[in-house]
Formats: sequence, C-alpha cells, structure tokens
Amino acid sequence: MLDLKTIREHTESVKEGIRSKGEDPARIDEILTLDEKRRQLVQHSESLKSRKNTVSADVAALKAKKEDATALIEDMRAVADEIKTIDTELARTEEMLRAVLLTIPNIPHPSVPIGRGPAENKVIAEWGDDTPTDSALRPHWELMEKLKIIDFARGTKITGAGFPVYVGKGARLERALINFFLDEAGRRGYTELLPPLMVNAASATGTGQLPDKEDQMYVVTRDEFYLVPTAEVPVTNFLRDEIIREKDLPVKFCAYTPCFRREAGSYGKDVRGLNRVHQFNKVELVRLVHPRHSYDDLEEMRGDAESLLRTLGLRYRVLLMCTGDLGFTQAKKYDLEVWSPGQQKWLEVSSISNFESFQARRLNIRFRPEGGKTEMVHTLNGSALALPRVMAALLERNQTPEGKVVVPAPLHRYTGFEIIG
RNA sequence: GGAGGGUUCGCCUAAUGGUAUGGCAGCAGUCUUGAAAACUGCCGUCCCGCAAGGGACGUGGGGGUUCAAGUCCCUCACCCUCCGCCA
Repeated sequence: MLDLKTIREHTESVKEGIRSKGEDPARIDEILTLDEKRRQLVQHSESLKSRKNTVSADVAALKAKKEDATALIEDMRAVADEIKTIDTELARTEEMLRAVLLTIPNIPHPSVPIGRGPAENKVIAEWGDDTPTDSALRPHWELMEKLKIIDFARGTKITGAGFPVYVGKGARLERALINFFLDEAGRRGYTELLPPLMVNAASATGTGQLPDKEDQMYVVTRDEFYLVPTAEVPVTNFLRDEIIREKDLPVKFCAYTPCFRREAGSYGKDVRGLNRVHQFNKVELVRLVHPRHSYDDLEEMRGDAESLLRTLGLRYRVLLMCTGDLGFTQAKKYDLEVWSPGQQKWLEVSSISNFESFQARRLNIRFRPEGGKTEMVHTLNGSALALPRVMAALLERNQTPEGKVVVPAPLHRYTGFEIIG
C-alpha cells in the first residue's frame, strides 16, 4: 500500500512508476477524489464531536449541581444524529479508498531498468563454470528415479501431482540442506523462527497475497486459513501492528517452512521433475530495517544467498529484474538462478526483494526514531534458498558416469554420507 | 464440542452511566567527582500545523442503547478453569 501523502504530493511520479510496471495509473485520480472527500468528512465530523464533547461536559457539570440540563440534551440529540450520518458516510468512503489503495502496486526504485518482461531483465553477475559437456549427463529426474531418492508417483497417489516424497538418502540430503541453510543464516545474525504453516486472512493481506493472489494459495475454507505459500507471510507478520524501538533495528529473521502453491495457470510448462511442485521446502530471510539504508540491506541479503550457492559449488547468475517483471509489492528485486547442467538451462532458486514501506504500511509495522514521530520500517525478504531446484542442480552437477551422486564436502557433516548410489 | 470466569499503557492496578487512576519499568533533566537515592518533567495512537498550539480517537475486535459507555445490551476473537475427545 502506498502512502496517501506521497500520492497527494507527488502524483505525477507515482503515476509514472505505476505505468513502468505496465499498470493503469487512472485509479490514482480516483484515490485523490476519495481522499479529498474523506478529509472533508473527517474535518466536519471532528468539529461536531468537539462541540458534543464540550456540551456533554456541561451536562455533567449541571447534573452534579442538581440543575436542569434538558435543553442542552435536546440540542445534542440532533448533533448526535448528524455525527452518526457523517461517520457512516466516512466509513464508506474510507472503505472504498482502502479497497482501491490495496490494488495499487508498489512503485519501482529508480535503479530498476525499465522493461516489459523477462527479456529485459539484466544479468549483472555470474559465478562458477559449466561442467564439461557430456552426452551421458542425465537430468535429475532420471537420477532420482534410478537412485530411488525422490518418489513422485507415490506422492501423486498420496496427495496429487506435484507432491514429491523424499526417500532414504534423498530425505536425508533434503534435511541436510535445510539445516545447512539455517545454520549459515544463524551465523550471519538472523534469529530463527519456526512459524505456523497456516495463516489467517489478515496476515495474507498484510504481505500482499490477498486480495488478488488468492488463487495461488491453498485455502482451508472451514476455518478460513491459508496454507503458507512462503515463510515470508508468517514471519513478516510476526511484528504486525507493533512499534519497534529504533535501537532494536534491524530485525533479522530466518525461517524454514514447507511452501504450498497451487501454481494455477502454469500447467504443462517446465513442470518436469523438481522444476515446479506444489509443496516444497525453503529457508527464507526477512529483514525489518531503517528506511535510510534498506538498499544496503538488499545487497547484503543478496550476498547471504549467493554465499550458499558458492559454498555448494553451484554455477549461478544474478538477475536484476526490470520494472515489468517486478511483483505487485516489490520496489526492487534480484533473482538468483542456478545452472542445471542436465537440462541445460537456468533455474530460479532465490528472489531477494526490497518492499520499502509498502508491506509495512499494510502491516502497520513502525519504529520510533530518537525523539521523533513514528515511521514505517522497510521490509525485505529473500530465499536462502528454495530447495527443489538446488537439489536438481546439485544432483545433476555432482553425478558420476555410473549415475551415482557425490555429496559436496560442506554437507558431509549434515548428511553423514558422501555418496549416493 | 459443553459449562463457567476473564481481556484497561511494556508490566501491575483504580474507576455509584458523567468523560481512564495510581504505581513499576523506560526516557530526559536537576543535584553529584561519578553512580545510587531524592526531586522535576515526559511516558497510548492519529490528524492539522514550521512552531506555539488545537482537535479527534483510545479500556481485545465489531455493532447497539444514551446528550454521555471501561461500566448496560448483542456479536466475534483470544486467554484461563472444569468436563468430553485426543497425539
């Protein structure tokens, strides 16, 4: 949610930002009209209330002296009615205003390249090298089937397509990666949370999944809960409606959760093996920071995620996403893509974003500067990392000609074995 | 799922339907070589304003009765106790 004051005072640049995301800025005018109306109603209502409060105090004083107050009370009856009418109109106006505001996307940071889609994202860094081309290089789905470490067929039987079962050393390797990622985040100062896997509507609205991304989440209708599509939702909501002391900033959280995604509308595209599944594991980083240096934090978080890929020895590249490829809530975003040698293509394993105050305003998370007025924090998050595609790349890159898989050395203490097969 | 009790500032606590009290903690200051103590001020949120200041809201959420609601009524959420069920 954007700041009304900003919309009011910098209307043109806000519109420009929305246009650069490929959306229609017309609703901004609608907001300005509603806001104007709202402010008039507030002013009118508050002045009547002020009068009412004064007179009510007079009534109390008269009654205390056992004197007659019926004339005042008669007057106030009409005023009370008028206030009720205005407040009803005000509530309606504010509701409409909020409804429109919730559909306005965040505006991009000036450093974000203008563009319409994936083709205009910029590759800004690459690390590692390709494995030697080998005609026998198998994609991960062949390896996992041969080694019996990930079972899609039985997952489909138990639940449905896209719900893999990790088996034996596969399960152990998955758990090793989770623990490795969490330990690294802990070393870098992130406090670990193990949050609920279902959230209520208020939480999903706070981080921007509702109202318009509802069809991407699994819904428990009976209790009105949503299965988390990412740990970002419960973790960022941890401090919802709270005011943080400035000296407690920055707040840094990491969390492992399974993530549940319906992936509606993506059937048939890149869904082979672990490329796209409905339930997967992920370790997420979240920061709540002082607005002054949130872009430094963004770079730091990118470093946090990159170091994991380096330690695992996986080839990857960093993309700076263009305006058209930014999500609804994001002001600036990097994607990390790992190289899949068995498929000969790049796979997204991390997305690191700065939301500035956009989420904080929805979530009402503020801090109090030394001796000043409360201010919205900036929120950031980043995957470090999403596991399935890391698993895919890791299996493919470390396979032997016989179809075994060598476990990277940094994981040995977590797996307890060095080779699969 | 059933019955009962509860929710007031970060914590504790007061308020015959008459406009939210006091303490602790915290922050700033006075005093002090320093600290403690003592004392003074600040100490829920928001809006308008450069400021001085002014105003509104605020007793778990929402609604109602009333000139006026922490207080009365309805409703929802959460917490506690007991019963039932249960890993």
